[in-house]
Amino acid sequence: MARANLSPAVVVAAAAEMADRDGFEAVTLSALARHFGVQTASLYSHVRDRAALLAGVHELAMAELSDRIAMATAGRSGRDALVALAEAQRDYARQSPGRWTALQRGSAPSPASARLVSLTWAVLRGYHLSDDDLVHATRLLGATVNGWIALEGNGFAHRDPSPDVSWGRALDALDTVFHSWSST
Amino acid sequence: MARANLSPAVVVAAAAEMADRDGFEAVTLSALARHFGVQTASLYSHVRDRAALLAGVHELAMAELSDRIAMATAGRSGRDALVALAEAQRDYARQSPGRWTALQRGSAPSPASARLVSLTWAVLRGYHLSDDDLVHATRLLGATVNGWIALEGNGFAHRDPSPDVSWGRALDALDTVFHSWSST
DNA sequence: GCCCCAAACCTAACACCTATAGGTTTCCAC
DNA sequence: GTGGAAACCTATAGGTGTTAGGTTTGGGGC
Repeated sequence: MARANLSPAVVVAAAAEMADRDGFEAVTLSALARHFGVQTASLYSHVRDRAALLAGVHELAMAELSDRIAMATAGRSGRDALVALAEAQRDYARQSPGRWTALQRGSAPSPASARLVSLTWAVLRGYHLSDDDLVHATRLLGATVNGWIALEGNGFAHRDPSPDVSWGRALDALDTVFHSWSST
Repeated sequence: MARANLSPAVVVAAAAEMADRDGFEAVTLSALARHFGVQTASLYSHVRDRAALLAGVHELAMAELSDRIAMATAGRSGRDALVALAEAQRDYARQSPGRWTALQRGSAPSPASARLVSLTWAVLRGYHLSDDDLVHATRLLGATVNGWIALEGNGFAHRDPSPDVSWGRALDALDTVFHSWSST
């Protein structure tokens, strides 16, 4: 029984790849075991249980996403930063649908999720919001972007105008709202 | 073997109740069979497979929700109608979390989902939007409300200001945006 | 190289799930 | 009472997650 040289990180990474390739629901301990050529029970040396595996995928995805957002928003402010933040999330969801679903299904606090909140606050900094309005804005922005991505994933009815245009209008709307909330 | 007097509607209704009581993931054909005191295989006389069962729950929930929204928005216009539409959905999600999850997980077109779109359009009628903007607004409203409910379900960080206040501010923002898009 | 030990693997078993095929029972119409 | 369809059951197959205990591997110390 040669060793497959597994580790928690290797198992979680493979689960994330599998989620994107085969869909979130296809990620099972059994499927991963087949992928690595070991018995299902062997994976318990590396992950406590299925929930811990999925939490690992969530954490990996959150780290990747916050990196993506940091890159996209660096050097931008105001509306440009807002658009970059939103686009980064939409792009990530499209390119990594399985990882995105893992993010939606889990909610563990992590350094990366705190980082995401900080990045959001940084983007909103350009609007000079009061402390309270900053929280309102963070919630509204998160809700709108996440809700959009979820609805879009289900496929907006295929009608004009194109969802890309609607998306642009939605972001413009958010920009306008945050400006109107500005305390300066 | 006395008959349990099952029918597709009875099975789907029990699944919906079970989803709200025990959680969406707890709804299995096995669990339903135990609930009715029959063997699991017997349920296949009434539902084609698990997916069809969950589609039934989705359809039932969509019908209930659109009824709720119709009642809540009747006789209201403008901002009041908008708030009523949004509140009806948020209330429904809170009172019937399992049903709500069934709605998020499925996307089958049905008479009730078409009705929901019509109700949304009726609510937005008060804003006198162009045809294109009506679609943009429908998408933005759906995304914001659904995204909010999803994030709230995961539990906004427990901090001031309260999520209820943020919710009110979010609806105000939507109202303002739709007014600004008005073609009259 | 040998020995020891911990970790990584396997086997066996169990409980649970979905779904099919074929058999049995119930109920209703005639 | 009879016939037939539908509702039920049994048996089975294939799949999932998990635990307990056994076996093998690899690395460190001597």
